[in-house]
Order: sequence, then structure tokens, then C-alpha cells
Amino acid sequence: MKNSKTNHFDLVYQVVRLIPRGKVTSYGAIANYLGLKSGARMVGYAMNASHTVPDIPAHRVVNRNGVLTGKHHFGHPEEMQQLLEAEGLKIIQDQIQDFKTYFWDPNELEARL
DNA sequence: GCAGTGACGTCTT
DNA sequence: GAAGACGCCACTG
Repeated sequence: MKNSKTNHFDLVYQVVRLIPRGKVTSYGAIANYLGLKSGARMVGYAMNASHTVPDIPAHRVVNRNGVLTGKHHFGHPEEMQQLLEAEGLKIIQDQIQDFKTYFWDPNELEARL
């Protein structure tokens, strides 16, 4: 399979696209959902390449602490915070307030289905 | 081909 | 409880 290399990336994009509006998830959650034990970094790397694919709400993906670590990777760091606030989230000092409240886990979605 | 780096997370001290 | 170090895999230089 020539696409075996980018297979993980595609999986990450699929999960990120499934994130409902007003919710956020963490790299570890996606990695865990995909079965990538220590793939947290891989997920982050995949997100770095997310610019290669549209419709990727990367602003809904934050680290385990709910901090907008990758905000600087957007066209403008402010954009990530603005987008999250536009979805009803509260962000203070690049940190999501009540992160656990807005936290969304892909496993939960699959469980509901 | 080797070494360094990276949108993180978990373990150990 | 907090801080530091290590590990994982993939990409770039």
C-alpha cells in the first residue's frame, strides 16, 4: 500500500472532523482512539500537516492541559482563540476554561452510535 | 545514512 | 504536589 505511510494522518483528520462544534479534544484522546499509545506526538505531527487538508478544525484540538499549544501554527495565533470563543468556549491566557466540561472523546461518540 | 527536532504524554525523582 | 527527564514515530536538514 503506497498510502500506508499517510494512513495514520488520514485517521487523525477523520477524528478531528468528527469533533462537534463547541467541543474540544486532546491529542492523547485521538491517539488512544486510533490505538497510538505514545502517538500523542504523531497526532500532533499529523495536525501539523492538517493544512494539507481543508475542513480540519485543528483549533478544537489542544493538549492534555487544555492549552492552545498549536495556536502559533495557525495563520494568526489569535484565530485559534477566536474560533474557540466563537463556539462558546472560554479561553484565558491561551488556556481553555472548564476544559473537562468541553472535552469530547471520540470513543464517546462511537459509544453513542 | 545519521542526527536533530516536534501541535505530547507518562513515568520517575 | 511539582518539576524534570525519557520515550514514541515521522519528517527535515
